[in-house]
Amino acid sequence: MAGIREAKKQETREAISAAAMKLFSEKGYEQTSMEDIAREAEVGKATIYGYFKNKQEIFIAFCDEELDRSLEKLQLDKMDNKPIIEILVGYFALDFLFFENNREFASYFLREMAFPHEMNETTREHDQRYLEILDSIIRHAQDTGEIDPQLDVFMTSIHFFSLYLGVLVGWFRGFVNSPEEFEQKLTALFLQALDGVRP
Amino acid sequence: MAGIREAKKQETREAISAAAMKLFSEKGYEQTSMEDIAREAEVGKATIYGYFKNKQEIFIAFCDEELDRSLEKLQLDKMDNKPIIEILVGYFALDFLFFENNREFASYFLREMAFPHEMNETTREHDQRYLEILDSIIRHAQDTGEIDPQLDVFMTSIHFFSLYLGVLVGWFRGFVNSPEEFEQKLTALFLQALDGVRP
DNA sequence: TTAGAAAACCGACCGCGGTCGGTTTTCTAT
DNA sequence: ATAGAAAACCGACCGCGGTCGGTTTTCTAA
Repeated sequence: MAGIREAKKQETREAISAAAMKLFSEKGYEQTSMEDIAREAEVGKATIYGYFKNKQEIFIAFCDEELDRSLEKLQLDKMDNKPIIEILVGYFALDFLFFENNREFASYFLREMAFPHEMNETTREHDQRYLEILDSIIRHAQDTGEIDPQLDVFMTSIHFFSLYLGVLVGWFRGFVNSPEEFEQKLTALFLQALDGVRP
Repeated sequence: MAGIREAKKQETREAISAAAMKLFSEKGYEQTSMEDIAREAEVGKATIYGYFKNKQEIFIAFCDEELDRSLEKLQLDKMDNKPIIEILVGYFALDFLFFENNREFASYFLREMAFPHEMNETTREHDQRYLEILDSIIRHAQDTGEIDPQLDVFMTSIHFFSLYLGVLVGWFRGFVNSPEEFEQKLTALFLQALDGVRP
């Protein structure tokens, strides 16, 4: 049982993926046609659809990988005894880095992730991954006494995540123009969230 | 100077708009083709592009109108001496109502508004309108002493707006399933924002 | 009233994403 | 070794959004 089939399958998938990324990076998402990808991958156009549901999914898969790679850097030094605000900002800054480096892609990716036409497994996994990490950060801060232990962890996660989302929206608007400004704005909002906005 | 031209122009625009809305409502956005719209409006397909830049814009125009109509209800009784949280929730609830009633449309609209591929005039106007109202609400709350007058008004507006956005995202996820739940979740987050999340 | 400019209009066409039906390659069981 | 089932593969094709070039309608000014 050599598994020629499995091997070729993997190879083809890899070829398609690689071709897509090469072309997306070179010419942008819109300017790359499925036929372009097929040609570059030396594969029939219809073959691609045996591996990916549609054009967008090829691209989402790429973003996912990149983000995973980005976020691997975190994890370990997370539970430092840094103040929560630094942990949170560091976390989101890492996420943001990818968007900053791939401006054109960011809007496609965020659109699909924030307002999916339908909830599929990929999106749900994404949610899960985000929320787990936020969850653990919030719990940790509750342990160290930085955040009220009475508060619902989920709602608090959502709170900080929403602020991140808001800054991203601002970034698209041009209200935020550099990683520094991003961190600064995010920090300001997080401080508001921590201390409240009452007098 | 009868202005036959102007009159016909207006008429045609109206016909296209009406046809589009009728069909969008009946068959959904994706299922309505430009040719369908042209036929319904008794107009050549290419004519549509003299009035709207593309399919999406026809639809955005419709959403804008609807939202305007929705928000007109507000304005007047805004400066009541209700607590700020009620004013804010009331404001966003009105906005949300449209999305709730037009679930399929909401994702298209929000995608374009939150993460536009390019900033055009329409989007900027939209931003403006939102921010002006929020701005005035926040200022009012600063006057009544509900919100710290030291705080930057813009950043505080963004804060509340972000939380609204977060709940909308949750709605798409199925974490929020009714107007009641929407108001409840939004209120919870706003309370966190007002009081802070520290112990 | 009329020439000709400008605006509005339109059907034929293009390129793209995605599918269909059929062919080739690999696996499996005898 | 081989039949035939299953999986992988593919070019031709479809429907759609959007554009092009040319035609018709309206306006303007002499």
